[in-house]
Amino acid sequence: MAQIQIHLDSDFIAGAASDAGLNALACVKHLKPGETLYVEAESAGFCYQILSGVMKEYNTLEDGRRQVAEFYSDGAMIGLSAEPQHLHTAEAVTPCAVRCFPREAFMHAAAASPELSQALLNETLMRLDRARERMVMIGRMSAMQRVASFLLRLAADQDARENVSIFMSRQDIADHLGLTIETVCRALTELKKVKAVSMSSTRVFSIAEGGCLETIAMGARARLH
Amino acid sequence: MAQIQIHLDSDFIAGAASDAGLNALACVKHLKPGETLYVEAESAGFCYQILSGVMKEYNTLEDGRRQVAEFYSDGAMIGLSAEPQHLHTAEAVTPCAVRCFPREAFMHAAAASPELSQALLNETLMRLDRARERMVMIGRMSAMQRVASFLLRLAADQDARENVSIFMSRQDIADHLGLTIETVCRALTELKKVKAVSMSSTRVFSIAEGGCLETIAMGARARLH
DNA sequence: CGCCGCCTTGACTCCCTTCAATGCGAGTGG
DNA sequence: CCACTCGCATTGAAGGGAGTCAAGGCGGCG
Repeated sequence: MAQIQIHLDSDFIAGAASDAGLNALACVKHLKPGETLYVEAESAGFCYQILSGVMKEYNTLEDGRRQVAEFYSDGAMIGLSAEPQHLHTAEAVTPCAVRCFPREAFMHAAAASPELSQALLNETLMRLDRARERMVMIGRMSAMQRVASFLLRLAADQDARENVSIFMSRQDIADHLGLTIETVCRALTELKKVKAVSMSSTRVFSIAEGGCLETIAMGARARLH
Repeated sequence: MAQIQIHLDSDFIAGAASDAGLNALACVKHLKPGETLYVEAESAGFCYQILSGVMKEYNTLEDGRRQVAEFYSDGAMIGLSAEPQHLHTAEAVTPCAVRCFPREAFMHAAAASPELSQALLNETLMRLDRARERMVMIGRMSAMQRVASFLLRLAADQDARENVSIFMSRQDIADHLGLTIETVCRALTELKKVKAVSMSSTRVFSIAEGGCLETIAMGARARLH
C-alpha cells in the first residue's frame, strides 16, 4: 500500500546532513529512466537522497522475475542498510536527480547528531510499517484488491483524485504487487468496466465519486469476471 | 525468510538502556501462550524487550484472516513504531517474560544516547531487510518453496539441522507465509514423502542430508503432487 | 473413556498464471 | 504522409496451484 515516501522526515534529514557539513562531501548525479544507481550485492560505498524524480528498488530472482520492494520520490533516502552490500537494485523510473553521500561519512554524521539519527530511525520505522502493510496486501488480498489499493495509494501520494499519474509501467506494478502483467491489465480493465475509475490514457486515471474503488480495495470481494 | 530476531544488537540495546538508567523505570511481565502484550490500534504507551520465550506480531483483517508479520525470540525489542499507536497485535507463542519500558522515557534515552539510537537504527534496518525478503517470498514463491524456506530459517535460528523445534501452530505458519493451514500441511507431508525432512512429532523435525530441502527452497520448482 | 483442539487428508472449485495473439502509440526513415 | 518497427498494453483460451469445504485422525487431559 506504500509507494511514494513521505517528505517530512527526509527534508529534516537533509537539513541535519548539511548542518553536519555533509553536503561538502556530496555530489549530485542525474539518471535517465532505466538507469541503475546501484545493483544488488554491489558493495555499498554510498547512500543517496532523491532530489527529483521517481526511483524503484527491486530484487531479481534466478528465473528473471522481479519483486519491486518500493517506489521512492523526492526527499527519500535510499541505499542505507545494515549490511555492507546493497541488497536491492535501484533504478530510475522517471528522469532523476540524486545527491550522493559517502556511506561512512554519513554514518559518522548520524552517530554524531542525535537529531539525524532520530530522523533516520523514524523514517526507517515508517518504512518497516509500510513494508508490513504490503506483506498483508500481497499475502492476503485478491488481485483486484491489490490493484485498487495501489491506485488509491498513488492518488493519496499525489494528493489528488483526478488525473493521477501512473509513473511506472504495468510490469513494474505487477512486480510490486506480486502479480503478472496480464492480471494487472485485466484488473484495470475491470475497474474501468465497473466505473470505479476512468483513464484518459494508459498512464493517467481518475477515481469515480461514490467510494466504489475504496469498497473494492477494502475487500468487499470484487472479483475478476 | 526471517522469523527469529538476532540477539546481538538487542543485547547491546539492553546494555545501553541500563546505562541510561532506564531499567529503574522498567518492570517485567510474564505471559502465557495466547496472551496478548498489546493490541492493534491501542495507544503505544510502552515498548518491550523479550527476555525469554517466543512472541508473534500480527494484523487481523476484517474477515478474520491474519498476517503474522514476524516471530521474535529473546533479546528482541518490540512495540516501537513511528506511530503513537501500535499497528500490530503482539501475542505470546510460548510462555514469555518481557521487560516493559515507558515509551516516552525510552525515546528520550535513545535521543540522549548515540550508541542506543545507532543500535536501534541498525536493528530496524535489519528488520526492514528481512521484511522485504519475505515480501519476495510471499509474492513470488510457490507454497512448497515458502514452507521449505521457513523450515530452513527455523533451523538456522536454532543453529541445528536435527530435532529443530517448531514453536508455533500450523495456523501461525500459514498466516506467516500467506497460505492456508491445509496448504502448509500438504507441503509438509510432501516434504516428508520426498525425504527432504523427517519429523519425530508434529512440532519437531530434522533436515535430511544432501541439500534436498535447500534445492526445493531455492526454486528448483518442487510442486505439490 | 470421551471430549477438545490441532493436525491431516480428500474432493472440488476457482483465481491467477501461462501461452499466444492482437492492438496501439511513438519514433524513424523513405 | 505513410510504411515499418519496437516496446508497451490489452485481450483470449486453457491449465494448474492453492483455496474452500468437509471428514476424519491423533494426542493430551480431565
